[in-house]
Amino acid sequence: MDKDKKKKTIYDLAVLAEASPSAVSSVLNGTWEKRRISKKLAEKVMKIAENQGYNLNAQASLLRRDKSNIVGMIVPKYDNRYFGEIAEQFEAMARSKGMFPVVTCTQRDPELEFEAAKELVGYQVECLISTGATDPDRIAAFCKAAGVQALNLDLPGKDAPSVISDNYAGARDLTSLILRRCRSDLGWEGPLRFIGGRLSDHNTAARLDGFMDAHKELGLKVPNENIQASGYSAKAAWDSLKDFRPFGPTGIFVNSTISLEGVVRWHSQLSEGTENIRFGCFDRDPFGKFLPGNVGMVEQDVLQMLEVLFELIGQPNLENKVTLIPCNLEEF
Amino acid sequence: MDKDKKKKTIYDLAVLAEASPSAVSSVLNGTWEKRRISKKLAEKVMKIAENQGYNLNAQASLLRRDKSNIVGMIVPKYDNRYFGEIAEQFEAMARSKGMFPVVTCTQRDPELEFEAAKELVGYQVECLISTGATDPDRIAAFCKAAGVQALNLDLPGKDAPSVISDNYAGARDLTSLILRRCRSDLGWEGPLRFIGGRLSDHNTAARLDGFMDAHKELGLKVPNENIQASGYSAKAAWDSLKDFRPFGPTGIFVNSTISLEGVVRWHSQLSEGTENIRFGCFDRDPFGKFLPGNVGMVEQDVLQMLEVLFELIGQPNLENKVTLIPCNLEEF
DNA sequence: AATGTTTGCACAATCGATTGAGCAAGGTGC
DNA sequence: GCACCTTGCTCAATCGATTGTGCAAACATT
Repeated sequence: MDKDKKKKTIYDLAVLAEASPSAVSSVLNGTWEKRRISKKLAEKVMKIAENQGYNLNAQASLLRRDKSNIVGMIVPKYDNRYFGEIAEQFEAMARSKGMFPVVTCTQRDPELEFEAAKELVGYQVECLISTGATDPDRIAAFCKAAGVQALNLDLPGKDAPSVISDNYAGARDLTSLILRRCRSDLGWEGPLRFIGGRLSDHNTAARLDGFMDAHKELGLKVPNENIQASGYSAKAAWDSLKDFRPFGPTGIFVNSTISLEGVVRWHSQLSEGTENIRFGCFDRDPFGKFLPGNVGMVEQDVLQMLEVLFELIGQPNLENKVTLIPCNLEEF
Repeated sequence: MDKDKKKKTIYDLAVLAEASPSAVSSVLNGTWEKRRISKKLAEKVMKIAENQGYNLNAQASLLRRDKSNIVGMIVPKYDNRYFGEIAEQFEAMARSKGMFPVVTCTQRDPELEFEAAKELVGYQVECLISTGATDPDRIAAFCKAAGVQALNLDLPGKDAPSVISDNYAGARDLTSLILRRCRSDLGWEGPLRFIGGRLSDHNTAARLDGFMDAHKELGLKVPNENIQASGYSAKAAWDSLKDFRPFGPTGIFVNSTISLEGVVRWHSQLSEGTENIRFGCFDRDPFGKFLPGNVGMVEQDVLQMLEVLFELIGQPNLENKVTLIPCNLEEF
């Protein structure tokens, strides 16, 4: 059975079944009724395949077929629940629709993003989803040249349809919540600080708009130095705050759970006044709720985003428009 | 250039370069010097390939070659930092070694684990790594029949080499720490409760051994009802505790960050006595440090595990032994 | 000039599965 | 008994790249 290490092929099975390779192939890929193979032979072949531990060579099969059913996705990181859930749900949904998902993690590195995209196209993906990509348009252009559908998730692009969260509204609502809680809990009116992210990034820019508008609604001005979108790491957030010793009450809008790690570190190291600080975070983490001072988190609706995304997969001639998915704000 | 949607092949390039497909192939895969193709032709072909946006068809290439350089990994979930880091680091290390990583997430579903493993073998992976798999031996047997190397990570198996954390020592040390802190912070001696995981799971069993031995060292008996390894979800942990209203001081050994979510929820909902509770968790989360009552977390040494793992990849005739990697205990 | 060597490439088989076309045997209708 | 259909398969081309073999031309050697 497994005497020799080589994989069984349909030719091996054909010999054993005393049938032709094409008959074996059609039995194994389920087209045997269409091809008028007798039930008797089909069962014989299937039994032999089972006994021999036959496994389809996907490379050979895909080479010949026109549809691959492979859907590719690139993701920046697995270091937060948001991208983790995206990857997990994407795989589950793809499988439930009979597709084969391939997800690869590109570390927020633009070159790696592009290289990985090329590799996935080489694997004949039918659709390539760029999640949170630095330069989605470069990937979209490459896909277009190769005749592969491109879609953007989380961060939008001009050259492919995009499905993203409504960052503006989510941030505006979160800002309003933090301001309200600052007033009710601390008797303090604002303005808040904005920590984390990068202004060149579409989502951070949209969130900052929401942040500013929520202040405007209350007639509040935000001084420039309150905006500290200095990057995506915990350390960057910590660096932004490390010399800040609040006189009295303070509120902070935290732009990601990674930034939150830095903020909480700063908060926990303050010698005094920690009870006079309120913050909220864009993106959710199950432990966030238990962090002292945290008044709420924005949960992006991953399921809904992916549902919309999967409706686009396989559709020809789509407009390159951006679909906004509302977020859920959880108050603590 | 990209007028028609079809992908360019080496045959298209051959026509444009007025050369043979085999010459084009060897230029593009770097064997042209070995095959005595002139530098002049090589440069011409490379330029044309660039202009035409040529991309290798991996299926065709792999079908013909003997080595695929693909390494596959199955992972249960992306909902915690541990598996997230494993996936991310695995991909990064594989790439740095010139391999192509394919990671797929199997939701702790034994059937899906096996199906995904078969699919990856169908994609001609050279090595398949089962991470935290429910039934690694079934996968190993399948791999063996197909002549594919199998390795286990995080959870051991009998039929393939395994690289796992030293769960026993990690748990023993964590238990000792919690007991020590219960004594110093609360003046209480134990015994602790053990929450989360499943006793049928090797790692939980090993951790429970460590937990028991740490108690034994101090001459402490642990009553059976203190062991509540009732599953891997936050809800299961919460269910274990929800009717528990501690009289006075209490300490808890939490068996995973997912279980910790449930424990913290219970803790935060107690009406009184929360300051008399200490706990520690096997596995690390960056927010764990800031949770009130948390005295320490065990960090599994993902980097070291993967380094050992990568040394095994490609080695023939390995013993099916288990390599234990020490954990790092962080005290808060 | 005859022979040997090197250079530079092309030819054709091959990997394993898929699929349109075709064909022999058996059955049906008149 | 002949024409026609159905059944149940087989044949052979094909997908795109790789690779062992072969061969003509250029060059070198004696």
